[in-house]
Amino acid sequence: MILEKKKAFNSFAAAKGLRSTRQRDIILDIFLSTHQHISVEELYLKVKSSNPGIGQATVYRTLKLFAESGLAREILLHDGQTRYEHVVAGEHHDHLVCTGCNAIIEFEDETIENLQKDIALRHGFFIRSHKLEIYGLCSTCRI
Amino acid sequence: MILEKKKAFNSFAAAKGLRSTRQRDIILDIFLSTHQHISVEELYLKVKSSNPGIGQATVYRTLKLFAESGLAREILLHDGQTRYEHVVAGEHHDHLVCTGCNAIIEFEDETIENLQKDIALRHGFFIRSHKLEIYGLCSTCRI
DNA sequence: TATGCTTTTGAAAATCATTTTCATTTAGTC
DNA sequence: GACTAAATGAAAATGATTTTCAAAAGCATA
Ligand SMILES: [Mn+2]
Ligand SMILES: [Mn+2]
Ligand SMILES: [Zn+2]
Ligand SMILES: [Zn+2]
Repeated sequence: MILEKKKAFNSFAAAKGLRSTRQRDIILDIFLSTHQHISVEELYLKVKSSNPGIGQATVYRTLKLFAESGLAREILLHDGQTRYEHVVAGEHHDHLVCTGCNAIIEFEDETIENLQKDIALRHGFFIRSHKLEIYGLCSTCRI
Repeated sequence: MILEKKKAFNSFAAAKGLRSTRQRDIILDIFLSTHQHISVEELYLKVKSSNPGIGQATVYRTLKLFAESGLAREILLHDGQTRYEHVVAGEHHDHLVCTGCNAIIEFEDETIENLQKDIALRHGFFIRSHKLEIYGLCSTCRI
């Protein structure tokens, strides 16, 4: 599936008339090798460790492209750092965020999703995206 | 009810051992006279127009106190500006945010609230707060 | 009311994540 | 290989927020 994601991104880039660059390939490889909600700085450090030449601005720019291509989703929690997570086609989830240990637990709730659609409908509102974050303490931290 | 809110804040301040200052009184009066989701900068400008001497840092500091006291709620949307709204005792709502005109529509959904509690329970998670924001286009902007 | 101690304030500087600038390098085309 | 526009990296700029610090003000006490 990593190969498919690379292909998908390359199609997106081609359709957008973007050039294919060594930097983007490397950043994509490394992003795809990570798991869960990585911050730009964290990814930048990972990238830099194997490719010291790649600049921070390029990582910022490239992650934005990933999000635009549908490969990644931008997550803004309450710590002032933008994070990115992998998008799995056809799937969606929201987050429980532990303010004790910064753990992030993912959950899906079809009923909540549908209720949101109802609410939007009721207000004549067209949904582009939504964010549902529950902040508190995970089972470990609440002890 | 404005008087009650002032009293409530004064009790909070007293309990915290804070001194009563002209600046905080003025900022509280002006905050209570506003409606809906005001940004710190907006409130600062309002304050400055009648009280040019009051500094921005004081407005930042004071709004944080209001939130801490339970009088105000901090709202972080996706535009990089912190906003504050009035807290009505015993009430809670979430937001539909129009990315076209920046309008914010409030809604309440008891079922969604309860489902969140279920989810938390299922994960052994203790909820401190949550945010549910639906982004998209309001009925005016979608045309 | 004056004194002394401590908090609060305002202005300016600092912070920090992110974006922009711009000179240089590079990819894609001929 | 040469040309042209896009992409890059380093550094500067940005912008919201926080911190610093000297001066001002609140509050307890004499
Ligand atoms: Mn996730
Ligand atoms: Mn609201
Ligand atoms: Zn935890
Ligand atoms: Zn609108």
